[in-house]
Amino acid sequence: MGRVGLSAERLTRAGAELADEVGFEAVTASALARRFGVKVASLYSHVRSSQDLRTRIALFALEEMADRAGEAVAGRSGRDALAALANVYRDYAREHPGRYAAAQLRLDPATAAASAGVRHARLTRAILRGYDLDEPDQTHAVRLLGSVFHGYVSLELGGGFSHSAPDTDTTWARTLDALDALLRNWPAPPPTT
Amino acid sequence: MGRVGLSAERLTRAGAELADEVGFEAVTASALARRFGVKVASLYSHVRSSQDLRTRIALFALEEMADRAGEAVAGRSGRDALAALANVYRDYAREHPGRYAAAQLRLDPATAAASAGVRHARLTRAILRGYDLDEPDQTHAVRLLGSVFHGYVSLELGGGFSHSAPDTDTTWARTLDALDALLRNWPAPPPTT
DNA sequence: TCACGTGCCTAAAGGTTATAGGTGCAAACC
DNA sequence: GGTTTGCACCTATAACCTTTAGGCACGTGA
Repeated sequence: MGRVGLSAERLTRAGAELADEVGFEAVTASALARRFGVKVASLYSHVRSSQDLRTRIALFALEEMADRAGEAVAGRSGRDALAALANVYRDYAREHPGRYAAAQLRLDPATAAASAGVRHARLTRAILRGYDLDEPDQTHAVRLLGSVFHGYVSLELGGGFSHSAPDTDTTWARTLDALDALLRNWPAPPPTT
Repeated sequence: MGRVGLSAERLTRAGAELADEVGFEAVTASALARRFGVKVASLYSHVRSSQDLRTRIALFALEEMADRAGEAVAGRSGRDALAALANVYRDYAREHPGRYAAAQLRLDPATAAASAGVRHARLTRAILRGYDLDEPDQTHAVRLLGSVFHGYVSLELGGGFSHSAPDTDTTWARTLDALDALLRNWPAPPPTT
């Protein structure tokens, strides 16, 4: 029984592929061991637990998305940059649904702070340089953009928009238009009368 | 060994409570049986499978949310109605995180079509009566609102906005302002030059 | 009072996570 | 070249979850 050459990295990558094929929640140590033709216990030399494995896949997906996002945003600004960033998320989710799901895994604060999640936040903030927003509106806008990107992508992926009239590509385009318009014309703080 | 009085409804309700306490993914037939002081196999007289149980909880949560949403929207219009509906989702998610997570369960198309999900869609569309939108922009707007509500709530619930400067209540208020402004001033279809 | 249905039980099989401890290959050291 | 040492993967085991099959007994209706 020669060695297969397991390692945390290989397990993580294979786990990501498996997630895309069978769904993130079906990524188990057992399934992964089967895929490598290896006994389950062998995985535990490279990965501390099933949870540890899932966390590694999540971090991997976050990195991969952040890499794409960084490339997409480079050299663009305004609506162009907005659309580029947004499309990275949407395209990634459609190409790699399992990895996208993994990226939504709840991480403990310390892990999250050390993850590529912060790059995502920075990139979203960078988009806003093309618009005229000061703090704290900038933070509000970052949160709004994050919400729309994540919300739209997960609803579309979950089939929430399917089987209805205007196709989702059109809605997506109009959503980006709407966000662009909103950012160019960000409403002043409420009257508070 | 008296009878405890199990039924699909009681199991569903108890499952919903359990979800709020330990998280939706930790709702298992075993845990539920323990909670009723009953053997696991007994549940299978009332529920077809673990998946069936989870689906029932999801449908229950969708109904409960739709009930609240219907009440909240009744008699309101414009920004008022928008905020009322949005707050139903946010408050429900904070009060009942497990049920909210359950409501995100992916349902097969037939089940989804028969679920309270369609009430949610109708209510969101009703909100738009206060704004001046024709089809297909109305559908685009419905999808955008759904995305923002779901995206914001799940990011906030997942801790995505935590530990940063402006508190999330403020961002939430400003987000609703922004959506209101956007709907009142919905951008025309793109130039397409 | 008896028969019956059904609500919950025991038993059992199969899958997943996790730990403990063993075996053999290969490189390092003398 | 032989010994040592580390590591990759293994077997064994235990606990937990899901699901099915079949049994007992309690309450209800005849």
